[in-house]
Amino acid sequence: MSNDVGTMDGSAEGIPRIMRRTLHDEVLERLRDMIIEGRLTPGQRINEGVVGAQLGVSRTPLREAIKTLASEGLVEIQPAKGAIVRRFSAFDMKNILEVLKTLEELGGRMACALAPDETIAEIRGLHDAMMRYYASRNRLEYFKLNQAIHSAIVAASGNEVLVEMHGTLQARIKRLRFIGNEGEVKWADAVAEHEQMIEALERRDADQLATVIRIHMESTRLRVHDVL
Amino acid sequence: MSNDVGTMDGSAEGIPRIMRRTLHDEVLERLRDMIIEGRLTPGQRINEGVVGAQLGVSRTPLREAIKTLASEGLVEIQPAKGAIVRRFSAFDMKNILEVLKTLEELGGRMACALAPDETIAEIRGLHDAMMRYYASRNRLEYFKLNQAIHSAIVAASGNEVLVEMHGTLQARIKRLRFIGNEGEVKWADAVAEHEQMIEALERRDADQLATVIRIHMESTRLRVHDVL
DNA sequence: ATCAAGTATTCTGTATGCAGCATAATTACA
DNA sequence: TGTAATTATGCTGCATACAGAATACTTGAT
Repeated sequence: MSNDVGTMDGSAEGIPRIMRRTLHDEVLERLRDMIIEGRLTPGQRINEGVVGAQLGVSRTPLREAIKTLASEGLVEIQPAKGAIVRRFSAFDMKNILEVLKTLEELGGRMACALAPDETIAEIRGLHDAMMRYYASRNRLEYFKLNQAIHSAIVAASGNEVLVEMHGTLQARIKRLRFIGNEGEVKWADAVAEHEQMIEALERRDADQLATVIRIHMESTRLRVHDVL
Repeated sequence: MSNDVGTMDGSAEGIPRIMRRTLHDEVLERLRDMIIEGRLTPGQRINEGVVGAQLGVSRTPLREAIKTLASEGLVEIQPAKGAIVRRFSAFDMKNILEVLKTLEELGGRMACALAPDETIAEIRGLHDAMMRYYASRNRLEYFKLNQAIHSAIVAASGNEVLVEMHGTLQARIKRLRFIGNEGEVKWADAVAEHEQMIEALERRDADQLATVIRIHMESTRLRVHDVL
């Protein structure tokens, strides 16, 4: 009565059933990637004909995906003119990071309070893997794990809504964050902060973790600031 | 360079230019209202043909609007089956209010710190108007102003991103909140809490405001809980 | 009478077509 | 030669058409 999804479908424990994927879902992911990878640059117009042809899809599912992207704040729709990839100002960045900071702080505190040891161990695993990529200066893989760790901490809170909100905001600044981490010194700083985060989490020291996250987000803002 | 919107358009100070409205925008609002007003109940399937006919619109803009609603979390899309109005469990409510609490707390603190006196006065105006509706037991208008006050406080933070996130979450529980406020006692409690909020805001007592908001959100959770 | 299989119908997902707006191109004129 | 007006092109917004899936219905057998 509460939710009939998942009651009578044949999916056993943990085994995800074959997800029927629609075109607009597929397109949505591709577009997100294109924006994050910089193949669609801020301010650039998304020509439905062109992009549709590139992806081998008609305009209909493409338009639906664009609507979703607009709702996520990654693109801006100007009626009768088209959709353009959203450009974020320094002010926007500040606002986003302010909220992101608050959300991660909440996530971190909750994770300290009620995440199972196993989950924390997994996050430590991600961190160690990330450090190996740092040692070999593999920026792309480092970056991916970096994002994954932040997401994992928030996910460890057990609050799906928090995860969702955090995810959309993180997506907005993903690209800038990637660019912003260039430079050896900045990178080293970020790594040091991450080290502290993991340690606080393992000690389940919520206040300490929150503090480190605050610092980390603030320095992220500075790292990203000159990239605009 | 930051944002070219608003630089060369012919809109004078404060005078909003004629907004071209697209059908899917219009439909989007209407659907939101239908959900909040309970004309579309949780679990109910949205038949594109039927609803499209009701609104006098073809399926295309309707589908686009539904995609946006799904992104906002008000609707769930099951491929090849259709969209259903999302049903929130008590656990969902808890999660939503947890995040909402955090966001409003942040908004409140920022508002105390940097909202102009004038803005705070306007919020006081909303509050007083709300109290008049309470005195005359006009539940609908009371409710609208209640929501408006929460939004206004967050808006007074000056953080657009915060406003946006708050808005989407608020939309999810709008209906439940409306139903939950039935009963004289609960209502009186909510009013008392609001009174304290306004006073704290006027004193720019950020800590106090945050505390009251925490309490208010917690009692909101209780008020809403039995409605499921 | 109950259940299974097969058929029919309804609805979603996607493609295409058309009208209207926005912008680019072209021409006329100073 | 520069600018204004006009035409032309391109693209978006919306509607419709079609194919495939899901559900409802019917029929037959046990």
